[in-house]
Amino acid sequence: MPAPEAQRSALRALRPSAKVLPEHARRHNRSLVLQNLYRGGLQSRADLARETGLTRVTISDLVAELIADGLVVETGQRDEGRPGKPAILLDINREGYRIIGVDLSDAGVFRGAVLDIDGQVVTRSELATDGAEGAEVTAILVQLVRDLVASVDIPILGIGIGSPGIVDLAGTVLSAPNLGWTDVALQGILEAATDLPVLVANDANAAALAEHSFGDAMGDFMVIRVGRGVGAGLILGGRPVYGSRFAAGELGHVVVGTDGGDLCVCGKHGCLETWLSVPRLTAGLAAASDADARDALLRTAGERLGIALAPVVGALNLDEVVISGPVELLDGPLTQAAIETFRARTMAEFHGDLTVRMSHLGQDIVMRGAAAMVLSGRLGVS
Amino acid sequence: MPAPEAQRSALRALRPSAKVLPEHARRHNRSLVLQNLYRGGLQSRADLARETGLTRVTISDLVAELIADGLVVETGQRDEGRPGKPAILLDINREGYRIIGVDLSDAGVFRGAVLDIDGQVVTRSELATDGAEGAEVTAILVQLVRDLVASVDIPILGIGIGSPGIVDLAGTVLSAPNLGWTDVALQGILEAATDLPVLVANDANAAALAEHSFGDAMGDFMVIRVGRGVGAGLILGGRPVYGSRFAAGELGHVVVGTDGGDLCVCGKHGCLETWLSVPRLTAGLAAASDADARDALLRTAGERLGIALAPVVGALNLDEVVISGPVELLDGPLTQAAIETFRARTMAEFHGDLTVRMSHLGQDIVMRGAAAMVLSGRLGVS
DNA sequence: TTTGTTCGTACGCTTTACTAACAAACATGC
DNA sequence: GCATGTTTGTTAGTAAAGCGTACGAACAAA
Repeated sequence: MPAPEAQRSALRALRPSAKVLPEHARRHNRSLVLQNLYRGGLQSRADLARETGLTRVTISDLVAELIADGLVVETGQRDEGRPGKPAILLDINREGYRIIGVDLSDAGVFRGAVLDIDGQVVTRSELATDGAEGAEVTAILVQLVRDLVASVDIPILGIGIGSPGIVDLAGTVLSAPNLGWTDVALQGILEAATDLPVLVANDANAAALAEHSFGDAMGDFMVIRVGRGVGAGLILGGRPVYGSRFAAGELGHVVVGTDGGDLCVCGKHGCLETWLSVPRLTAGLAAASDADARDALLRTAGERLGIALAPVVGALNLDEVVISGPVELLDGPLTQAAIETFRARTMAEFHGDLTVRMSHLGQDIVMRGAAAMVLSGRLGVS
Repeated sequence: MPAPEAQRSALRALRPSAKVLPEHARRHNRSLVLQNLYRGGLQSRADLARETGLTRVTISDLVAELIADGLVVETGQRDEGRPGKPAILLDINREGYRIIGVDLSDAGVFRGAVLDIDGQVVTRSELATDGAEGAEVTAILVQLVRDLVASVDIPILGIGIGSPGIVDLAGTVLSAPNLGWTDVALQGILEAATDLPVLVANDANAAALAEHSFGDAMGDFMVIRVGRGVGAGLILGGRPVYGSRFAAGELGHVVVGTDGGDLCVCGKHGCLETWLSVPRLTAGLAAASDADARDALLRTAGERLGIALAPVVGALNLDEVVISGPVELLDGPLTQAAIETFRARTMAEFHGDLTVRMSHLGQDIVMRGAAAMVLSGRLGVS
């Protein structure tokens, strides 16, 4: 484990804004064109020029470059009854590339998929981990990724991994207790194994990116993931928040409320996880005597989530809170109680239009977030 | 008041990253040079080239431009016993410009100052508001700013205003109940009155910028301002956080704990302000029977602050929490209790090196933050 | 057929930062 | 004292990026 001092200096090195060369501007504008095509679908060069503010000449130049790289294709003429020369429609080469996305956050299984440029799952693949840890489980991941890569016969844009635990910006898992990982340089390992670009992030951060890219969330929001533990991914102003030690969103072991609570594995009482984790909820529901008791249990969990969220939403003035996890547990009384509690504890004036809801992305949220990481990292598309 | 829909679209317009031209890169590099000179003090062109990674040629060109603009001056040769041609030392023209900073957050008085480029107060000026509201109090501010501008006989870089309430990015105070302001376009009003660049921000945000620029805080941190109310300014990754409705940091009316609490002016029970605002604390201390009771009161307030902060610090993985306000109330038992409470309620593993402390900037924090806004907005220096 | 419109491209220009080369000014070693 | 090496800052020329202008191509409408 690197000394804290080393981590700090690594962070410092990140801060001082570096020089900007014309070629960086070029890369930015290139991504801008891709972003517009990605979002807007079929557009002509002239459309792109109007949209981006760049001239038609510059757009033509950029598009030529993108076509040469195989990222953009011409898809025929627009057949409208408009005067003037008909436009040549462009689109991202959506069937020309694939993305590999992997979700390591499930208990006992690594779930991977081949996705298309739009983030839709093409094929899936799983590999059981059987409680393996450390190097052993790393080998299982390498195997899963190798199999996925081998199953695709068109170019792969990159590989995205959503891992539990703390992940730094260089793609090293600093700590993931459930997998027995400490300072595992996943990015380097997988790039060496596949010779493809690899991006690694925390699973909750990946989920937040998925909501941003493929879901309905936008602006400033937060995704709460409820599973074995509780974690959050934050996006502010369209950018992910990582935190000073890459541990942003680690909410599971924050104590909630001022009235005690169950003992947590971490030694404290009343951590958010003691109320809200899937194992605790399912155990509680199984022990409950009747429907009313089950309802009360879920409502209590939702209230605790609301209590924990209130200061965060207040401090950040969030637009939206999205909850991700088992629908049968979270949707219904739990989410409803969270909304009510939350509204009762914050200033409605500042967030009258705050929405709290379940994610629509279901089980694939982390894999699709991993794909979004690749799109963002490789194409500048988000 | 603009419709919520208008606000939303204003935000959206901000999001889509715009085109980047070479001239923008130039401006960035120009700021980079200024930033280095501002921080590092006396440096030669060759030093700047080594530091920024730009060539000596480019640096010479940029420096020539900055000297022509009067922002940089040559301050003589370096007299070291080194071989080679002696270096010509450069520095920001620290005595060539002044900044006006104004703090509107005090009760009953607007406090302004002329500051130098280093954020040191040169002269001060105050104007009582005598409980005035709306247009009347706006006129008082214009008067104060005009007087300050008239009192300076060297060029003024700009005017910074730290205002209570909600302030948008265009310098309009959307809402400031204490001053009776709703949608007051301060930036426009003051620019028209003085013909100088004006920057307006929330007082807590300004305080956070002051800590970033002139204090010891860096990286990801939060400044809690305790005064008539309670507010926070957040800086993540070196950038201020504004929130989706520019209301980030409005923590005063978040309910803390799960055990009731006093009735707040907002109608809820147990808001952070009911425990922590200066009026409440002084009233409580006056009513306390002995030293132990006073100590307990302050400790309770600190505990509540810790309870409210725990989820925020956990979610954002902050480096540092800085408290700003009356030292005699906040320093001591209150801060100590906040630290202890906070540590007891969060995961030490992720923030073993979190520091919670009083600000060293004292009463001038908002005015100096306002100056920092000008430095950042006009020179790109932060 | 003529006119007007829209699209995409060719050409030349400006801005920006780079590389290469050089003169100035100093310390050091003989 | 004088050649040598070092460091600094500048000059000259080059490559990249985007702009403005102008132009041909392709279409609709009169």
